[in-house]
Amino acid sequence: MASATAESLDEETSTIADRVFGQVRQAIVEGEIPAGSKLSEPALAARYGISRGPLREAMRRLESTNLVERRPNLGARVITLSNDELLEIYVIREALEGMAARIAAQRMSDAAIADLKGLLEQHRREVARADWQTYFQKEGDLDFHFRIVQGSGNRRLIDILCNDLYHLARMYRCQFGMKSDRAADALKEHELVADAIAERDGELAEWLMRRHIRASRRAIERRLAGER
Amino acid sequence: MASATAESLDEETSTIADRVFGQVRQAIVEGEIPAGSKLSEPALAARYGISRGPLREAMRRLESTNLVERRPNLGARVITLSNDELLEIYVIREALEGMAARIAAQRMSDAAIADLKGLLEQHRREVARADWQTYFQKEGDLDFHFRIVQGSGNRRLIDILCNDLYHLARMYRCQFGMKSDRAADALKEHELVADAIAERDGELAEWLMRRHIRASRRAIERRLAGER
DNA sequence: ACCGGAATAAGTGTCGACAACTATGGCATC
DNA sequence: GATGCCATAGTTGTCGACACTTATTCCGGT
Repeated sequence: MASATAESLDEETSTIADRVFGQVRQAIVEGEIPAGSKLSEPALAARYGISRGPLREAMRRLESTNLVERRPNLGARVITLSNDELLEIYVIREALEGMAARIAAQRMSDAAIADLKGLLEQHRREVARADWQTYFQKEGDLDFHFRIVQGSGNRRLIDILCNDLYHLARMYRCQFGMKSDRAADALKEHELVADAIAERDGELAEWLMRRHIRASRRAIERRLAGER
Repeated sequence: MASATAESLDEETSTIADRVFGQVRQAIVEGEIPAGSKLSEPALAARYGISRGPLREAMRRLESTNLVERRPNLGARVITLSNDELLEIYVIREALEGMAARIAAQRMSDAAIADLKGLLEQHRREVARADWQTYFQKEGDLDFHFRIVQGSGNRRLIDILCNDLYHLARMYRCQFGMKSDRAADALKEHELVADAIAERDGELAEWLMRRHIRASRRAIERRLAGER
């Protein structure tokens, strides 16, 4: 539900390769197929009841989305997201979503902005109900970011974030259950961004969004440092 | 030569699909396969002397890099980069390369910075020799951007820019021969960015890089407006 | 002459089988 | 007992053939 991608793969797509691409991606993201595990073509083909041809096409797409690593004649493995790579993603998100917020402040419709504020209202109630675990774990966070990116109207920007980076972020959350204490802070930062967009202040919206993502990255850095 | 990608596909790669992926990509980028043309699987397979299996895998990769559009049961076509999509790419480059310049100012080695300055020195001589066509047409421009991005050390950032966006930029240049009169301006802007990086001023480097790419985008906007 | 529909052709999607390469295990040798 | 080599099994890479969908063409009807 929260994982609304640009394309709609959820239902029955016309080609098997596309459908199984989405299925394997979901299995990887949700941890059903553990990170770092080898992806045997015969095994996967049998699991999804298809031949190796379409499966290999799906693997090629997974390779392009950087969810699996493939080495010729050796096979494919699910990536193991190292700490550095995770932080790299946040750097890119800071740049890209900052720009998205700037443009969204110019281009988002009043109705979309109202919707966005409604979403934040709902999030505020959830946080107040003290079950703020849901805010992060149910990925309401990504929902917010998703709408801003959509609001930019830049198709390629939407594509990069929604089809690549967000899946990696979700994969990370499913692996290490997000027990962040940043829920309240993050919500407040979201509201600031939304306000800037509502006031059509692109410059401020970008600045706030970048600050927000940087803060998330720092929280992760702290957690990673504390774990060892 | 200027098209040094992250992976080295130029030589003989172990798998056919990877090799023909690079070949078709080059053919598309350089205009050998015209934009908007249909890509028939049997025809391409015959042209490269391979079977349709590996070819389809290559097409899947081309689809992921957004160089071809594919619709189920209908086949694949080379994308036709509309004016809007071209401008969208510059927006993303502004965000991403700005961030790259910021990080490069922190992480680039002194030797790499010296190399960068040497490259600009060479470009200055070319521009002075009045054959400044070469500066843009021979893609010295992309060379500069390429080094900055490399200097960021962010692998995913490098991947997005070098394997997706730069090929699209090159494709655009091959289609509409770049007759820009911005060569001198662009070179000066490049030098300012390099100076900021040499002084390890990340904030300034990002600001200058964004301003530079925005100026390039505006030049294209003007050209597009003047053409109709 | 124009329109609609069926037959045909072309192209995409899928499959099973063969070839090439890599990894694992056993055997002989030092 | 350890090491290097060979055989074997398993996996990946590639191919050709078949099924199904889409486009084209030709024919008959109005």
